[in-house]
Amino acid sequence: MNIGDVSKKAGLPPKTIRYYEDIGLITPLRDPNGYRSFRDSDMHKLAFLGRARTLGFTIEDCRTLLALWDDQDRASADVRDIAKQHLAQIERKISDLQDIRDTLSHLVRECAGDGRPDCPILKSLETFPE
Amino acid sequence: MNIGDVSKKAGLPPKTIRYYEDIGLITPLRDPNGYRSFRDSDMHKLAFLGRARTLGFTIEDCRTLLALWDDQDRASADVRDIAKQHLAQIERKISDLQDIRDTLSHLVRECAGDGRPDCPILKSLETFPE
DNA sequence: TCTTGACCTTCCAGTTGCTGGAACCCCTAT
DNA sequence: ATAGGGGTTCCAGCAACTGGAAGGTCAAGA
Repeated sequence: MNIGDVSKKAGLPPKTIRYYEDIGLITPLRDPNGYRSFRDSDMHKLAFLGRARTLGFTIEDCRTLLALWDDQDRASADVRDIAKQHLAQIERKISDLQDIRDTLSHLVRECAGDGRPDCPILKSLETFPE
Repeated sequence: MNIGDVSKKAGLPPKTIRYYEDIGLITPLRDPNGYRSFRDSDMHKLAFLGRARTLGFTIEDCRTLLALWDDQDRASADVRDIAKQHLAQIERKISDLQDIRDTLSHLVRECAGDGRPDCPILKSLETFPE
């Protein structure tokens, strides 16, 4: 399979796939003409990567997960640890964003949003909290 | 005021403040020795920037907001629009993260997390959803 | 057979918002 | 005189790609 087909199947842009090769996440074969030739196992890895990335794992997480995936003797606890750490990060991010949303929606509600120059949003941005 | 004092007051690292000057968000004066000399208005802008950035506005948003801030004739609707757009983005991000969290916490719950190699997390990462 | 167009290749640069480090100047106190 | 704690510039790098240029390859149609 050429990169175009793989790209469609995996839902990743060709550029991204080449980048993943650059940083050593996959190592597709090469045809005599220089084109990359993807095996099923490469396709598998790319699907794995695509999914892990949409779940927000970093590339380094992915590298570790791929290694564990390849390792028949891995302990599921290793994978679970990575996933749990990642989960904790996500929880933190969500609550940060919720705080921001609350502040901001409060400001938007307070703002008349008309032609008058008086704007509570800008006013509140002038000062740091606490 | 020198950069160190401003840094403390605004809660921004000196590097960040220099960077903000580089990209034209502020234009402090210079002392004869070459040191930056910050006026109250610079300090104000930096506080504004710090607050807007903690609220997750992009630098380009900040640039626009600063311009509106400087403009006595601005319409509060302009500011409100930016804030509302930003709010919508945040809402989207939150719900994306919540989806991810749900998927991931489901996976973590399913995973035995012991020494056995069988791991539902890796298994589920193999395939794309839908 | 030639050409067109869609592929593919590499490499270099840019994105966002800083951050680290090197090499150097300045000012005050001892 | 020197030690320290400021300050300055510039260059490089982070994550995870993305865009573009310049060129090689291949299958199909006139």
